[in-house]
Amino acid sequence: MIRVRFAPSPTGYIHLGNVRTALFNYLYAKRGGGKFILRVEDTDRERSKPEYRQALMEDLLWMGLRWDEGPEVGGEFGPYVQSERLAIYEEHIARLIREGKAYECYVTEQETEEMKYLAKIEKRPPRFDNRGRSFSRAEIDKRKAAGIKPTVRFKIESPLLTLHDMIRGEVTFNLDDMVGDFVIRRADGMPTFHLVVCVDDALMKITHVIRGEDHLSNTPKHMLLLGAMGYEPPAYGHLSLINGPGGEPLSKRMESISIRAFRKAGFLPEALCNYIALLGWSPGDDREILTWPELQALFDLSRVSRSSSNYDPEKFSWLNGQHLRLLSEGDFVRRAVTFLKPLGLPYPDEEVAAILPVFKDNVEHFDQLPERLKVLADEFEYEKPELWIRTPAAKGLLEKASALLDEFAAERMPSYEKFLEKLKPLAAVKGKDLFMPLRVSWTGREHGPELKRIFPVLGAARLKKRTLRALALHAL
RNA sequence: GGCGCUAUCGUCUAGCCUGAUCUAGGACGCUGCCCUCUCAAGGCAGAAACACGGGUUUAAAUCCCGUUAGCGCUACCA
Repeated sequence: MIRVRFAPSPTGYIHLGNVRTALFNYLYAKRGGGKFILRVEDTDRERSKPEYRQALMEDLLWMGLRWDEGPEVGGEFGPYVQSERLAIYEEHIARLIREGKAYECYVTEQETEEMKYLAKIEKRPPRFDNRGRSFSRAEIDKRKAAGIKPTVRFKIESPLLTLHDMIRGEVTFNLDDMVGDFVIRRADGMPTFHLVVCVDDALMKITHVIRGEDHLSNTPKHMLLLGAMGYEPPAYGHLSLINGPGGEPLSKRMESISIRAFRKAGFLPEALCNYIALLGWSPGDDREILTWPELQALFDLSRVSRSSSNYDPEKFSWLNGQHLRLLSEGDFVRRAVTFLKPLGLPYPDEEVAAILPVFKDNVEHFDQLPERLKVLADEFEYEKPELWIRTPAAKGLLEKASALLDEFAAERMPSYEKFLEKLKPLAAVKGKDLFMPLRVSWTGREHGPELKRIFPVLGAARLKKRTLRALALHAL
């Protein structure tokens, strides 16, 4: 049974990069009939915030990534929030110390900082020299008396390691080139990421760890730690990182790439999933517009790319538009209304619902809707009235149109074609000179949706009013 | 600095493992044309890439080595 996990730290709103890791885990698990587990890594007391934890769950749910085990839903191997698992970690740390695989280290943070600084100016690798391992009893007592609280460090005994990465293949490390004994419990008593991630992956019976490439170099530490605790390491797969449009690394501080921002801008979650999946994965053929079921059926870790990619807002916007086209008219209206509701626009619901289908095939995201919905407003400024309305020809045309509209007043969905059929013989103008005065007097703008489509929705009575309003310009 | 990962159009990518089918395919964006009352949308066309240098081979985008560049790790962040 495949068990994967997504383990974010609640130190900010989750973004594209985080959620792609979550998506790939989810897809990998679901294809193999496995379980997707959510675990909250909040061992960083300073930066973790409960509101971020809440937000992260909301965002994940909005994306359609439901976890089988985790906060809220529970599960066999809980709790799933690390700050509630401190006793478990403490037990493991105590055992490692008892077995001589870790030790209390009385070297202060300031001392290690100095060591690093010295190494830097002497151009040596800034690696902890494990001095705390061999402190004498007297030295330790002296430091204790001085009020120094120890960290706990894990002893690196066998530094040569080979990792069989699911995405990158074989990667070998020599930890001696990289780090010294590393901290698994801070002086304040909190366990570190390296410790908790190993304990939890083992206890939660995680079989496959799919995470960002930023953890690739940490993996040998984790394999060692797992081994020391008597656990079998999971299979690892390291995903390349996503960068911003200019190639800059993504950061939790970048508002524009947070899932919340996309939600607010009116993007579709299935489009986001589709786009994000394409960043570092492809189905192997030319298909790009993939529905959620297609994604689930097609996803395959072996087709995941090893090189990093840049987020391209334009392509995402385009793809979202494609997903909008895929929606049925009813779904489009429902979802658009859900988006529009909180905005409190001053139009009656029925009118909004009636006009919305007009825009379905030519917007890319819901954010563009409020602007388009302005056709529902009866009061507006005219664009270039001197050109399209305040001319003798336009005056004649609009007067004819106004009179003609009365004939359609009784119809619920009047036909624009029939209207034109009757207007054309009466009009002295054609082409642009015919349509633009109508367009501008009815909507105020030179550009906008097809008149054919707005005509039946707005209705003859209302258009008559707008026509008269335009005609009134001549009286001024 | 050390260690690791990566390298195909501006961007996302297919092709690489299993060398010849690559005159390198698709998509976004860009340009032009068509459709059209306008703007979009849509359709068609075009410009645009194998980072560099060495090997191996009859043959290299594809295999090997090196260089360069980008990124990651090198924390009492995760």
